Amino acid sequence: MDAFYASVELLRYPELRGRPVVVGGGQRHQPVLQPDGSRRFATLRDYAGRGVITTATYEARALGVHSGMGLMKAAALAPDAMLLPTDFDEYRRYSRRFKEVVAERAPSIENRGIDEIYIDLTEIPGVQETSEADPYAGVRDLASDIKARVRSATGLSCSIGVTPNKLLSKLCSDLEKPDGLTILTLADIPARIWPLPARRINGIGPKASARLEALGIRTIGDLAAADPQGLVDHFGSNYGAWLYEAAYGRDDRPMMTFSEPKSLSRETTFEQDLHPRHHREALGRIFTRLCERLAADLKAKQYAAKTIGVKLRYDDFKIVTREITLPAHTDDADAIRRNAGLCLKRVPLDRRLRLLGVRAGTLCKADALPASDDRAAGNAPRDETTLPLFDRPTDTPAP
DNA sequence: TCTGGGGTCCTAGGACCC
DNA sequence: TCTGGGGTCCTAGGACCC
Repeated sequence: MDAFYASVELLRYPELRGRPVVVGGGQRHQPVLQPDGSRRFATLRDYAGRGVITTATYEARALGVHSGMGLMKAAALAPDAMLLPTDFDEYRRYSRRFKEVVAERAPSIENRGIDEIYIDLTEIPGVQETSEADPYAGVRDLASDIKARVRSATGLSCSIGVTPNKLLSKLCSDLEKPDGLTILTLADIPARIWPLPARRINGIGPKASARLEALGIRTIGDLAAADPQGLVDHFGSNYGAWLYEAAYGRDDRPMMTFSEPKSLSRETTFEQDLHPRHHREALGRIFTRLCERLAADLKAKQYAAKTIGVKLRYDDFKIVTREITLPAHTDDADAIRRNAGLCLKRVPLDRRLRLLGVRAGTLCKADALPASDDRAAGNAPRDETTLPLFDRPTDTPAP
């Protein structure tokens, strides 16, 4: 989907269409209805805090702001850009809607988050049809139809890349954004893919692209021309070999139409850095709240976790994590808080904290658990919750 | 003007087991 | 006298993605 969050907001506030708009940064900046019926919006100039841009309209991007950028920094570049708070519930509704209409034409769908999917078009009737003028007439019509359905169901535009595999489709869906439709075969790779920066490949991030650059490898073509053994020497056998294959557009990953979550987490960045001793009470409240929300998430999704972990970001941005594996799965807020507390005790608490997070890992579906599993990890009745960790009532036989 | 929140996957060392 | 080979689980950190 094109500039998804911002585009959804423009459906609500059409008067902002054509203007630079960014979405991000907490709930403090709700538009206010004026006596004359118009709405008053916050601008980036008004913003103070630690938020980042989650999505910027193309008009805002033209001013140099982009997702991930701190709002304070963005305000320096585009002080008059409109600022809207994020509304994930609304974006999830639109996400569901666009995926539903795609599924009407092409049921094999792999989710890639709220605003992206892979679609397998291989088996769709008519997809192989050709015409004199266009050898890809069949698939072009199909992709156009999918775009039209998405637009009519949601009012939103999307961009599609039609290629032999997921790697190339992800790359190509970006080539003609917004509202793009790009069809590409392996034969097109030298002309259309090799001139692109290596960084455009999904899986080559800031670190890898900087290291490639240091080796004189800037474009995907440079990567394709590189010595594969040299790549393996520099990046390891796995990643090095993958880099080389990716440069030729080779990718045999299958569609994953279903997947179980591996972990759930909750984290928060404080408005001001908090010191573990000086702000002990505030941190304790935040910590408990995170554990409660995580437990609620687990219950809502009907999962239980066997590992509980914490994440801290210090004022210098260094991150530490600690985790503990439980004797049995749990979705209980008290048990999560207790075990996360044990993790915290293993972390240096000598400087201010910027972020605190709690994570539940090694998940399993709650209904797949043996009934006894509930108990041991701490989902105990109230009168047992004061027992020391991992302790059990004396009448319970040890395993 | 310091940089969100929610995820996945990979690596690597150590414990422990057969 | 100097020490196997393979497997799994646990933990911490880091790169990357949406």
